[in-house]
Amino acid sequence: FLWIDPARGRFQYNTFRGERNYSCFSSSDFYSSLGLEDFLSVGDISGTEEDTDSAILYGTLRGSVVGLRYYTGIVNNNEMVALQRDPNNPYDKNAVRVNNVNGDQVGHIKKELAAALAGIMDSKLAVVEGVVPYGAKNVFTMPVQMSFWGREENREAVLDQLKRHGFKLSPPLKGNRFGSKWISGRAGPSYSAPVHAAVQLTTEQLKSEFDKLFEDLKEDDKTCEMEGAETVGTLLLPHQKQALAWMVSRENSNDLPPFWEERSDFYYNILTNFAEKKRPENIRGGILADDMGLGKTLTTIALILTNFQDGKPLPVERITNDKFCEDQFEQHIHQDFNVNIYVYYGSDRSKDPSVLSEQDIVLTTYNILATDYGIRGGSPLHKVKWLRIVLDEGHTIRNPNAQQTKAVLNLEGQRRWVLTGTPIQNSVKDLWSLISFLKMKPFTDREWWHRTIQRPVTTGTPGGLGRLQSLIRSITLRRTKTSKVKGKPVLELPERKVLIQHVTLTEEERQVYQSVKEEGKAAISRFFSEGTVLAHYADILGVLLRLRQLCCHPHLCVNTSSSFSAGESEFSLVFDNKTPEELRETLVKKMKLVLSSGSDEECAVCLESLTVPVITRCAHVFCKPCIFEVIRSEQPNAKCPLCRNKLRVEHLVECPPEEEIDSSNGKKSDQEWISSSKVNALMHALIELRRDSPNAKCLVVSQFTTFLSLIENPLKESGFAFTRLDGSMAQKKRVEAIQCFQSSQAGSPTVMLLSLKAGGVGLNLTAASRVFLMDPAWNPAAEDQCFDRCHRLGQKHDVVITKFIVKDSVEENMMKIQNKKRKLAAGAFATKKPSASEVNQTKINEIKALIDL
DNA sequence: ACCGCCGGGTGCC
DNA sequence: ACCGCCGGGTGCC
Repeated sequence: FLWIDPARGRFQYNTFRGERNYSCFSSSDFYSSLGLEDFLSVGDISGTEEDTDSAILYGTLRGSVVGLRYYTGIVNNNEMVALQRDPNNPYDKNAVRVNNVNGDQVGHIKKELAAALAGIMDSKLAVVEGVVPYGAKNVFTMPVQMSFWGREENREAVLDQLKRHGFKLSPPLKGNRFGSKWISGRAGPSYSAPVHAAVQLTTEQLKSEFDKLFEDLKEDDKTCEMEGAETVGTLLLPHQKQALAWMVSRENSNDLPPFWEERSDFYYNILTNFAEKKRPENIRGGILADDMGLGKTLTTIALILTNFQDGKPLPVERITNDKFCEDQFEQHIHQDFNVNIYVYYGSDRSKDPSVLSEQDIVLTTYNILATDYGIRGGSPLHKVKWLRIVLDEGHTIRNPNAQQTKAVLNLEGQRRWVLTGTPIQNSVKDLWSLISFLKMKPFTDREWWHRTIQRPVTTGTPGGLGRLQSLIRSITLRRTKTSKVKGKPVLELPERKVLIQHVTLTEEERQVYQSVKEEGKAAISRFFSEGTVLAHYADILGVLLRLRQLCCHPHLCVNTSSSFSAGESEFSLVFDNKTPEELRETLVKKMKLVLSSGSDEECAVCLESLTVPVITRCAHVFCKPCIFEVIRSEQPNAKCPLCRNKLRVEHLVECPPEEEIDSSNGKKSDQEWISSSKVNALMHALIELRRDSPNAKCLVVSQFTTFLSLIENPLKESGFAFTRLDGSMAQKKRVEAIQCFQSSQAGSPTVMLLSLKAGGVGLNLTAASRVFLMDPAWNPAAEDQCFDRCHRLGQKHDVVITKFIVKDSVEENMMKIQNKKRKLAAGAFATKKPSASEVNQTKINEIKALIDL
């Protein structure tokens, strides 16, 4: 089995000493430490993907497919076909191939028509789709009905190009004449004679429609229960037994995949009208989409142990663990099971596939998977045929252009599972990667997914949503925290309260804060007047970071502010009077600032954690493969996705192998300990809490690990027993810290210092019933996720969360933006992705709001 | 006839 | 392809 998890912390054995460890220190960490990650998550800005969602139908055209007798690909009447440019054809550089749904070539578009299409297709002015209305049995040529899709602003150009070759589009006909003419009566491609925007569902409608997918839990195949194998060693809850039964039945089932029918002597796909003799393989897996905290990981471990072969369990020795262990992989499997587990992670990972093949379970991360995918000689992970592949937090692969997604899609293994609490994050589009991973024919090819599911749903074509529903229903099990099993909620959680505790800075703190603020504000105003805001984005984030740090404790920004007031040098990259070596050093320095600010975030191209960070000359950090792809696809005039400055491969600077990035950030033992208003507020609350309920445990959460280190001082002074968990800790230490904190023994720690994004969503800290959030995150979801680490299955008490917010500061402004974001998120499903310029405008507005401009 | 017409050879891009 | 197109054979009625 291969188990892939995004949370490197979860099984991270190496430390970063002596090597680069991007999981601990990525530039996204930096953005996230600023709490502005969503600023940077600007969607598909790589520019490689046609914006298929805003495409409209220009019209249709009848043409012919020729040369049928030279090819083996066959089609049915009404079957969809793909038109593919064939620019290297020796006889005609305009050639356009016609392929059936399976990808087999059927023929070519007749040359006169191909001459007209070539330019349109190459310049991506329109997407051309085909359906063969009749004549499927023809020997030499057959007709093809083509639909032209593109953005409104390209319509004229397309019509013009066609006209110049003597073709004219027929208007997009509304059903009748068209339909009756070439769609025979059967359940056919009502989408290939598209009626654009018939009934456009509102966002709200779509969302509520979609939620209905999972309401019906009475389906038989999802309510049977099954006991886990003895070796599971933990009692499963009823809903977990249901999930186990469902997963086992999916792995062992021989049903046809959705949308396939058996007809006399062949198998028929009712969406594309494609048929073949070979039985399409069943999807031996699916999506387990239970809400966070319902025990997806535990259930999947139960599956691994219970359904090894022919429904028999994995032959391993019985384990001896009687404590109820929730969800965490290493807590669960590592200590308790006598199975071979290989953690494929760290620089000493074996590149020998046979080493991997010997294991029962191999654990790895998306980052490792993606990094290895590109290596010379191939990734060992991709050379093994796995029995089962599990994508934990599987929505990680939502972006089809990301290296991680590509690496995942190319893994081989029969049983394939996606675990995710949020299968649909923003839109139907997010689903494609998951569906494709499940190897569901014909959706592994994005064109068929788009034509048969995505477009019908987003344009509101009647029946489209129904299609999506039946697809999802057949491969997904989802229960929410409020779902019921046998009339009882699967999860009965105590209450959760969030309090805002305002903090006023002392006179002295205020002075420092104001001076840094004025200085930063002046610089940012200058960027506004120069129109270089986006070019100085990293610097602006730096200013905001300092302000946020000052709200916490004056010592936090000592290191980062060294060159801040030194004048131009930090804010503008003046190239003219710098040697290449000096320039390189400046960029490396910037990247290190970016890489060293603790916690974790994303590359703005792939929206995933950074694999191999590189910095551009305009000082933006991306994954190396991502930015290379941008440059390749936009050549020769590639522009930075964040600021639109020119990009050149030879200007990219990689992070040099590092001594130790973080060395200076720790405790300053030589520096005398002083407190701060926020620390005082925390200590006051902690001492009060200890007096009133001595056994209560609490989490003290910050995005700044240095801040956590500072807080250790007063905790010691006041005699608190505490422990600590942050992203830089070795795995062993982490497990120790967690177990120690979760223990109910007398004298066990009552306080845990926790970095906001430490651990994956699986992190279980239910011993705590109080949370003190020391600094706000810009993205409220990150906070919520953190709160859920104690407000989850196993929590016995009401949970009280206190957020410390400094009055009249950037923190208050962040709260306002948080609220806006919350409202947006509430109605965000399936809304159109904002354009790059909209995103930039939002960024600019938010910068203004944050620094009172 | 530097045409028309006939009928055989032939056939994607 | 039971087509179109090509190019050689042919030539009043």
